[in-house]
Amino acid sequence: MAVNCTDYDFSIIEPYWQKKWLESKTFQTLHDTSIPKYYILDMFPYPSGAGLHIGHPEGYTATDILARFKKANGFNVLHPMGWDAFGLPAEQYAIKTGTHPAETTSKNVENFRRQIQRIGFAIDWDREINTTDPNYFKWTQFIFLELFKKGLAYVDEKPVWWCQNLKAVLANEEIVNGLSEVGKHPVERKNLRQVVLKITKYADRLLDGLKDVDWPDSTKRMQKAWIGKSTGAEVCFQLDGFNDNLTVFTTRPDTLYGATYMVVAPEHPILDKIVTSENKETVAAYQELSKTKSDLDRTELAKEKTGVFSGSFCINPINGAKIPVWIADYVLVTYGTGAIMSVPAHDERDFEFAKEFNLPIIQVIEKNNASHNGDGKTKLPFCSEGRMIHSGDYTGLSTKDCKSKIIAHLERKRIGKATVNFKLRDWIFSRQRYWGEPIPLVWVSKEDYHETAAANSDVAKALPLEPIKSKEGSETLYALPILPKFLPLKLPVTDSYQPSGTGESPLVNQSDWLNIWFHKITGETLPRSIEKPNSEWIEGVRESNTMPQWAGSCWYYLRYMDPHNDQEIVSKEAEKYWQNPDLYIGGAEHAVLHLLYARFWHQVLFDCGLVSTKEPFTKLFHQGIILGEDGSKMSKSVGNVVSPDDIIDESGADALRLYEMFLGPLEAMKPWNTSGIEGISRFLKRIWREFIGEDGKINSKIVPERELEENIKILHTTIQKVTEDIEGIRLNTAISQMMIFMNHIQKSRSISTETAKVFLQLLAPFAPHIAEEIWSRFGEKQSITLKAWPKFDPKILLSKEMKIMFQVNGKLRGEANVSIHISKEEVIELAKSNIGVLKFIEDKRIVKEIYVPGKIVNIVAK
RNA sequence: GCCCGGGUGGCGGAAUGGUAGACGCUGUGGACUUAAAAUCCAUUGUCCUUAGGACGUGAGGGUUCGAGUCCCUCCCCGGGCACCA
Repeated sequence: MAVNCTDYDFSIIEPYWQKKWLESKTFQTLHDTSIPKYYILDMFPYPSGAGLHIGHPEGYTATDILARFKKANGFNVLHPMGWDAFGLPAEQYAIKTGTHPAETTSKNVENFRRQIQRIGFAIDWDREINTTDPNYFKWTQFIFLELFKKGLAYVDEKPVWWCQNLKAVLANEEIVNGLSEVGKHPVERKNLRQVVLKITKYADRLLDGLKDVDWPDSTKRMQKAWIGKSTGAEVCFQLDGFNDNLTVFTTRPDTLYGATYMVVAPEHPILDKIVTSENKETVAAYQELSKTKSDLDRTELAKEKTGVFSGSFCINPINGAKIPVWIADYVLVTYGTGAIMSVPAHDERDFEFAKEFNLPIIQVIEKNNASHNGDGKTKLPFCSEGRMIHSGDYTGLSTKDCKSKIIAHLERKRIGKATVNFKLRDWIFSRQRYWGEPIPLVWVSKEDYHETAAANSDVAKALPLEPIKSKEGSETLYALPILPKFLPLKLPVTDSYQPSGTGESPLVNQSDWLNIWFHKITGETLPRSIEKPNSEWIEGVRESNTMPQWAGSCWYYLRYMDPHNDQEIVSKEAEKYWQNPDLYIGGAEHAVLHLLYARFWHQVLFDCGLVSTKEPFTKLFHQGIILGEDGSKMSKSVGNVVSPDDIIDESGADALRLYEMFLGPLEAMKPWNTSGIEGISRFLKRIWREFIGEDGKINSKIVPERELEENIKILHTTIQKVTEDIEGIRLNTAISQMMIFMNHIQKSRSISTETAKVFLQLLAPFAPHIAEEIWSRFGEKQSITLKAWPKFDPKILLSKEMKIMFQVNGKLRGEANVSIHISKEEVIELAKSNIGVLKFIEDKRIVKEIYVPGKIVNIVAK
């Protein structure tokens, strides 16, 4: 049944069909695994209080078009939606107003769902997920326990942003221009206790896996750079007068003869030992200085090299040279060994430093084609490949050969070895926040831990090989897991979300929740406020940190496959059938973190046997940002934000969908233009008028007769173009083609019912409401989305004639319609007799005649 | 600084090395109307007075019968990285 308006009244048509689809579960994903599957996923949104932004429906519309298209092509489509709902804003709002974040979150989710449903997406809402739902985060916690068991979690002091005035740890986004966003207070890097995940253990696999995924090159490159693998060697330098070595990492062991001094990071532990007494003061002052340097200082003042001398020396293992050990903050303690051998002749930074402090520079490489006649001198620093000089036995070798020979030599002498280093750091997984998944760990004493671990129990089986320890003041505590069967571990209900003031989570103040009795065999827990039942219960303190927002989004694509399963994260059957998303669309801003973390978890889950695929996202596409009408980024403060609700009120959801796709290529960054939507509205109204008469019934122009030949041809061209453009995600040009079709059909005196209905099918993924409405007025009882996608007939697309352009010297001078069977000689003769062409070849000698079949004739004349 | 992506009418954009500017917006003229809206028709890169022609895809070179498209140099815009040895 259709609605009964005679005009194109989207305000009646659209809600009607949205309700109908929802009620008849039109877009319910089937459980039939005999049908080929298509899983298409959007990066799920954070349901902010501001509501949907015009950028959200861009990606969602694109996936919706693909989803509807695939459904029409016989696939069992999974196109879900959910909420990444833990996170800072709800917590900040709670601190200000006392409203529980869960309340804020559910209100925002309601609003987001309402707004998304107004756009008419083909989403199976029975599969909606929410990361803050205990039935969801139970499994987030479960996965954490798998990481724990595999020894991939540990506790360590890690630098985080700390604000002394707010007495709180801040996230990057809470810091604006080096000051806290709230109150504009100074912030500093401070080492605080953190739960960390060993993503670095997967560095090589995360790198290798990129070979197998169909992702934008730029994103692969970014991940590659982030992982930052570099191969080189570790070399031991004997410290002169000490029994210790200073080990450095270098990618250029070939330049060993050119090492003229050493540099260690200010935080390097060896300094306590090797700084000579007369240098102690200066070194200490320098260490203090670099501590207070924020990242901002480090980058902005970057090029100015600073450093101090330690007073000690190293022996270069290759030539016995005695070289000084310096301290400088251009060497990072977190990378490699925190120390380098400095080769100023062949490294830009070392060169600058050597210039600054007048240290010797020894050239050991020259350009391959360097002339020995004086003027072909190699300009220093010279950082590329070449031929070795001043390098003892290695002189004359290529840098490449020299590299492997020196490494072999060092390995033989046991003073060095080939190694690999990564830029990737372990992942700080804890947040000192309330509104996140509690980390399901309990901290107990060493004695209790060992007793627990020694038993033959479920708890003991869930432990890692090496205990996870945490230093708490003078005491070292050991981590026990909350067993999966006791999950979810929910947040305690409270009305205080204020930071603890100590840099710990607000949860440290929830003593009832925090302090527990832990049963060392069964893993059960009881609040410590009750009396200890018996000796099998041990004293425990819950981990008070919560998980970062990334946690919930690391595996949500798996949950959609089987969202109500309370036994497993996803059933084996569902996982085997759905595998992973066939297409994943989301912003390029997640190119590194989300996509890297999710890949890491997926690889761990693969190792656990919980998923069968090696990579979570085989095909990835980034939609571009939609800018404000002024060409700048949409923001509240600029006041150029466009709300989808307003557009739908004025022009309808179909117009919004079409216009967002018509704006330009999906991947491009493009400005919004409110007047541009007029063209789309006209297009929709024109469709309505062509298809629906003034009485609201199918237009009398549409007749159940054989189609006119010229209409058949444009129809098949359109089927082909739209089909291929959807497959290639070129949705803007697909819409152009549909407009061309309508412009043509409008001039035709009649249209066959068949043509009209096929066009509606092509339109349906883009503008589903109007298509469904007109479809039903044709008397169709079933949804248009259930109708098989039309096929084009290549035979119809073949013409008897073709248009050939005539050029003289590459310039267009004429054209002609010719038979497709015309010979080269005939067409060239035709060209030469063309009036336009004739004028330009008359007094000239023809040098060359080119015919590109079906396209062009070019006469070259002098 | 390094690594990417991009630069086409007044605007958004379209063009497997072969008709540059599809499609849409805007503007202009016209039809319908008492009038307006809506709709429809024509026109809309620049220059030359027109027929017709010249020029034209950030700038300059090059390859080619032919370049928006390929190569080199440079300029501008956007994104990423930021002393990673």
